[in-house]
Amino acid sequence: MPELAEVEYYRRQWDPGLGKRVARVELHPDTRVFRGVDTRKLAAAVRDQRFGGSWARGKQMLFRFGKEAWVGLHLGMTGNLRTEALPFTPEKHDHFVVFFPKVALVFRDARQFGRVRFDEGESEPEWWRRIPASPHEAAFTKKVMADFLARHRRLPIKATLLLQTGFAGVGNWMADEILWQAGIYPMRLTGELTARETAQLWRSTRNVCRKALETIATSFGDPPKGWLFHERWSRKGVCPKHKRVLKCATVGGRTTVWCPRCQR
DNA sequence: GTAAATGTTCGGGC
DNA sequence: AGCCCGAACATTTA
Repeated sequence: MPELAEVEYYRRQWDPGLGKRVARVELHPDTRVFRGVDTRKLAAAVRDQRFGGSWARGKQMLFRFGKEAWVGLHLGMTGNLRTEALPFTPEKHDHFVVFFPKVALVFRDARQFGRVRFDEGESEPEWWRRIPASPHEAAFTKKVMADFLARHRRLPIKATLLLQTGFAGVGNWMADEILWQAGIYPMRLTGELTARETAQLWRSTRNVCRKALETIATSFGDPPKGWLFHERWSRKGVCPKHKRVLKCATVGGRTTVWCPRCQR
């Protein structure tokens, strides 16, 4: 489920624990979400610490406990975060639960494509610092985007939009939305976009990211009326502009929906 | 029973 | 070395 705006929404779902002291941690150590992590160390480092802050960058989240415990979360395909009142008993897919005196913060992920990271140190972990600016931020300039496109000239543009090293936070539905709003055919090779299309792509990318954050990040509301979003889930969807039946195919390994009239 | 699902990561080929 | 593709990961839902 989670792309840029949904990730920001879920990050906020743990806010009720901010400033409070952790009582204990419950986790499922043998699940895939903890790959590469020493879960005993993680649980011990977080226990008794104060939940000091949280951040989101692209599809990654970072949570700080005490002075030097950092927990990173990625929601994968099916992850989500929520707060539960006590008493609370974790269910089958609640792989990571942080208990406070009155609430529990829960990370659930049925498919386990998500991931929990753990780092210790005074400053933010290295992997976090390497995440590039998301399209809604000022640092995502047209030049930054164009330079990134130039490094992936043989990829279909749809696949390029999915690369987190250049479009941090953009996922499958956002990529389709961006290309539809920009009027660009998803199979077009990245290196074949004209200067005009590149400029339009940049505008649409920023627009989709910003509007998605406005509508989804605080209330999990629907994206604006008239967006492809509302049509792309059902086979039988039509273009919001003139009702042509949408096309559907696999591009860059993912289901891709587009309007054959608007996007060539 | 089968296919598909809002995401990464790895290995192999070029 | 860098780029690109396809398979793999684990589970639920249509």
